[in-house]
Amino acid sequence: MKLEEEIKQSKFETERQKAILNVIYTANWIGSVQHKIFKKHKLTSPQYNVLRILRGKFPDPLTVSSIQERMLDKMSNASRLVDKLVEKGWAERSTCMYDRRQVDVVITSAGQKLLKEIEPELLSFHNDQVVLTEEDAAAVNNALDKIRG
Amino acid sequence: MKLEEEIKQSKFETERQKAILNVIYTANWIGSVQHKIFKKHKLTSPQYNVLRILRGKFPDPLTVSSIQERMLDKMSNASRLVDKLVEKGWAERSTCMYDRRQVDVVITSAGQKLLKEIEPELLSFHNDQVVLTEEDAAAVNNALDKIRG
DNA sequence: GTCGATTAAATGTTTAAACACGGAAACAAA
DNA sequence: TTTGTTTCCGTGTTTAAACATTTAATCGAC
Repeated sequence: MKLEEEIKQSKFETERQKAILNVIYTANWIGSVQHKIFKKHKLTSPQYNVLRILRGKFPDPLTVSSIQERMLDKMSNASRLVDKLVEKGWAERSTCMYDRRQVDVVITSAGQKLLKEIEPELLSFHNDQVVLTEEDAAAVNNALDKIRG
Repeated sequence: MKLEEEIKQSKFETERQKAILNVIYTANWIGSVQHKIFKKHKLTSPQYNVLRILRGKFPDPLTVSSIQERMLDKMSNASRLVDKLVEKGWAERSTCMYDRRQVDVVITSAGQKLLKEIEPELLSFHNDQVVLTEEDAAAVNNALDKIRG
C-alpha cells in the first residue's frame, strides 16, 4: 500500500523525502510484526539480534565491544543486553584471558535451540507478508547501501 | 557502504533477507542522526512527527485517535505525546464539541515556529548525507510500498 | 428511556532505551 | 615505579516505550 495512504498524507515534495519516511515507516512495520514473534519467546528484537551475532561466531567468543560493533542499533547498550541473555541462560560470560578488561561472550546450546525455534516463524512472516521479488530487493539494497555514503 | 561491512556479516542468503535488515539498519541510522537534531530543540522524533501532522491540518484540529492513525510509529502512545507537546506550549487541547469523548488538538504558533527552526537542519542532513538520486529514491518507494502488501 | 457494548482518551505499571559517569585494566613515557 | 591516558565494561539515573486497565461518553437493541 502506498505510504501516502497509510499515513494519510497527500503527497511528498521529492521522492527522496518520501523514501526517508518510507524507510522509517517500513522499519517500524517490520519491527512491530517481529516484536510479536519475539515476545512469544520472551525476548526483544535487540536481544535476538545479539544472539544471531553470537551464533555467527560460535564456538568462538565475542567481546562486548565487538558485539556492539555488529549490532543493528548502535545506540543500545550491549552490556545490558548480554546481561539479559545470561540471566535467561542463552549466553555465558567469562573474562578474556589475554585482556582482563574484556569479557568473552558465547551462545549456549539453549540459546541456539531458541534461535532454531524462532527462525521458522520469522521466515514464514517474511515469505507470507513481505512481498518483494529478488529483483526489487536488490534495488532496495543497492539504493540503501548508497544512502549511507 | 555495504551493509555486510557495516555489521561485519559475511553474506546474506537472499536479497530479501538482506533488504529486511537493510531497511531496519538504515532506519536506525537515519533515526540516530535526526535524534541529535531534535535533541538540540528538546523534542523527540515521535513528537516532531506529531507536530508535522498537526501542521498539516492547521488551522483545523485533529483528534488524538486521528493523530495515532497518521503516526509513523503506530505503537507509541499518542495521548502521552500530546501531553508533552502541550506542556511545552507547542500544541493546545480542547474537548471536541460534537463528541465529548474526543479531544481536539491544534498546533500553536510556537509549535509552528519550532518546526521552521528544525526543518532547515533536517534538510541539510538530507542533502549532505543522504546520498540518493530521485531515480533510486523512486525505486525504493516502489519496492517498499509493495513490501507492505 | 434502560442496559450492555463499543469507542476515545487517559492513567498505572513494568521494562527498556538513552546518556553520563565511574572503576579496573592496559598502555605509554619518563 | 610512577603518573597520566586510553580502553573496556558495568552501573546509576532519567525518560520514554510497551502493555494493560480504567473512566467517561456514545451508540444500539430492545
